[in-house]
Amino acid sequence: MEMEESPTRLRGKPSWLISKASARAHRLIGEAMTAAGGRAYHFAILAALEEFGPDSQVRIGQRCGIDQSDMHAMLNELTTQGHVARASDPSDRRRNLITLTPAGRRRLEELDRALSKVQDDLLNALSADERDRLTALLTHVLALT
Amino acid sequence: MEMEESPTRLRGKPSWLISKASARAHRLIGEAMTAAGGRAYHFAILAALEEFGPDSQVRIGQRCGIDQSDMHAMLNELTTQGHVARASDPSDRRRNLITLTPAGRRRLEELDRALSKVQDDLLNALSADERDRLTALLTHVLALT
DNA sequence: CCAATTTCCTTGGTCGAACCAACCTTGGTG
DNA sequence: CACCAAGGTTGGTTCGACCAAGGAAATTGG
Repeated sequence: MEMEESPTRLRGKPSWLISKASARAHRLIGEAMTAAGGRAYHFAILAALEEFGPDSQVRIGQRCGIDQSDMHAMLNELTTQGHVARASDPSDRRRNLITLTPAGRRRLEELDRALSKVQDDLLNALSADERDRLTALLTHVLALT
Repeated sequence: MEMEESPTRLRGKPSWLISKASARAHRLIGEAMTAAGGRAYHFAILAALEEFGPDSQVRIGQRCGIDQSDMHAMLNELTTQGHVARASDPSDRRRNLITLTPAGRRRLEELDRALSKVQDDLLNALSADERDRLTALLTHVLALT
């Protein structure tokens, strides 16, 4: 991982910087999540349920940017862990209504703490102000309102 | 890719924003590179050769953050394309001295143009100033000098 | 009220990037 | 000379991101 001086042309491409930063984040998250016995996707799903309430699999997936088939696998894990309940919606029997369990709510806080630590680690070279600016710029790039 | 309103907890995690931005960049680069019949790795390797001159496979890999075994495959592609020459270094016969060919130099410019366009596409929501600030912040995060 | 279409979930894949381990040849060192 | 380190090659694994087909249930339109 030692990065000898990298080519100027490369360092000048934001896409390369983003990709490298993402790789670093991915590795840190991987370590934190295996330590916690979870996944980043779990956090995303639990967060969506907490904020928006019970919902169908597709809508949760749209909110978090997770594919339907991946949602399926993630919800299998979360239900066997008891963090989420999957019941077919009586008002539309195509849907599975996913609800957050009390254990899931606690799990969310647990994963949130772990991931917040990862942010500190990832961005330890930046001041609080710079972190805010980076967050704002990336939010703008992704056009999230 | 339609992103319905995403959970606040998620949007607040820079690692998530970086990962999503990286996914977008990755897709755009994929399109641009298949159109050009190349890869992002090719660009990185050619850029390293142009800036630092002929070198061994490992050192190029260290500069670009590419694994040895991946370097092997990439150099196979680049040599059959005639963009790079691989010759065993007479002064150390363990090494392969990789050199940039004239065609490789032209190829570098070609890929640079394609990737510069990708940056424009990826960051079209940002002003030139904001792009510079984002680049500076990410460079700082990655501790590149 | 029936037919066609759409939605949601499930299943079973593919693909590429990142990474790892073992091995061989060659170079350097005690 | 014996031993270890470095460069390269080969052959893998893993994981996230994605795609396609199909079944069940709802909706729409004639």
